[in-house]
Amino acid sequence: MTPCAILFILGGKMKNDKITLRSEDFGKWYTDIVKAAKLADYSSVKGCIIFEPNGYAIWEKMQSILDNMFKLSNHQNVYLPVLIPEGLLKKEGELINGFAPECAWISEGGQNKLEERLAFRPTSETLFSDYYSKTVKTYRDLPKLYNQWCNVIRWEKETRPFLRSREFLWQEGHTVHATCEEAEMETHRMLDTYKDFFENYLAIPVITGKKTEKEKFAGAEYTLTVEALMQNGVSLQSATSHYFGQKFAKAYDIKFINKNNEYEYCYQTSWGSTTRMIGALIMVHSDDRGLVLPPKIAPKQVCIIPIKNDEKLYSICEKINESLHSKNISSYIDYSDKSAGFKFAEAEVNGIPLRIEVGPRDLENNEVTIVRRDTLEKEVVKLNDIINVTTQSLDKIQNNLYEKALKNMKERTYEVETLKEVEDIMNTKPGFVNAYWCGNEECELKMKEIKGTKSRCIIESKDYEDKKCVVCGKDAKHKVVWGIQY
RNA sequence: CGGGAAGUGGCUCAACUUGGUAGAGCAUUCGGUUUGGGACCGAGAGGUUGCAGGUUCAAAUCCUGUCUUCCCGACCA
Repeated sequence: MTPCAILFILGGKMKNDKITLRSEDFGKWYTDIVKAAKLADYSSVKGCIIFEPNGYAIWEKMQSILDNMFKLSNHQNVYLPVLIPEGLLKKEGELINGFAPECAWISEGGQNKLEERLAFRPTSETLFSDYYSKTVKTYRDLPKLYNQWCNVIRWEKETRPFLRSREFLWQEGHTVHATCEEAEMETHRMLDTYKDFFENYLAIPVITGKKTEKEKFAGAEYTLTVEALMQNGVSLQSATSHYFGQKFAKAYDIKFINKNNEYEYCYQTSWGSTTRMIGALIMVHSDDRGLVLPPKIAPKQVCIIPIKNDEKLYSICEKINESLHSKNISSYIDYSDKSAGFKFAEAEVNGIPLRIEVGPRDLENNEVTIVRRDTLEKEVVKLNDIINVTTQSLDKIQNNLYEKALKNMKERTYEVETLKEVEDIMNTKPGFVNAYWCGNEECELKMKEIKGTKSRCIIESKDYEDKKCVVCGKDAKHKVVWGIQY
């Protein structure tokens, strides 16, 4: 790198909202990005954040894409209440055991103490099950494929914007089926939907697999998970899909008459993804200058910047803006009377994938300058070519971000045979560690003793036949991915 | 919930050790000159120091409690 380039980069750093370098303090860098890109702000209640316009717009974009995917697979949206009576919540023992420590309770209404406490939903399996028990009568009523977009509350001890807040926004799908085969298919189908969304829209490569008994959702037969790797090598559980079998059906008495005219408990699933995905987006793609967004998820894909406040430049900008809109590219013009440099920097901090600089110098030759956010590469483009170059560049950015993230994940994925190797990796350059496991919880706990290490998922693999557990050396039963828990 | 750090105009910080009634830069507002990598000049507005209590003639400063944030663990999306 030339001295000039170094000066250029230092010069581009935020003057006021200084962003900590990733290499210095990854956690601080993360919250700096959240603030600098105006995604969220803290509120007066611990762990409850204010979703600012830039952050909420990303969530809206995620919602619209996912919602469309769900509807294409015949799901319907519903909305159930935010409050759950204590008795209803406690009907299924495992679920309440799992969620009791983080439930928020309402014990008063107006001036009066309530006879029965109400929980603010931490998740809605119980409400859906109660509803299904009333509405499902015959196999002809099945399946029911419902989803709801809502908020939930979990009284977390340690909180972090988007990654772990006490209130968060999510989508929870709850389906009920006549056969276990169909329900299991649904569980896998939704996992694949999430994987598709992460890889093709968020540009985040993921691994998928089954959670261990210890890590599965309270009350599930099994939990499938989408796990992503952040730039610093920690892993983030990013979406989950659960198979319940008949557990909730039995606890909440959801019976239907099957084709043989017999009563049968039905089979259920649930699956969810949350505003945590915004956190994943930040930690996977962003850099020391601020947010970096994949074009397919960026609420605004192109920022058009007039270099001077000048009517002539404005009218060119407007023409460009209109032609981009006509091609379904979301763009906007920065009309503020800030200096050009300020506008460039702001577009960068906010993660706008592409910016088009429109200044008098370029216009003499009927040109504009187009700059990519991911690589900061500048390209001088003829006015006639703007649409083509923009379309192509957006594609390139989307692909480049995915490839970069995939490279990081590959570089940080290890095959190991001993516990010592795991420890060395986690302490030096953490990532996904593939290791064989006998299936005993003691060995899982032993592995967990290594600084922050936790099993991510069991990956489908049949090659463990002659392999040994990395912890105890006994015959392996599973291949498991381990990682550092965020 | 354990261990550590910090809360002072919107932001970053100073004043705290040695109590004497809050100051700077940036942002903001107005006027003007500017605009190709976070512009400049001039004028103005904005805080009683997270909150509560205590000590004192007097508290940003000392003491106690509490809340919030950040980092490291445990727990969890």
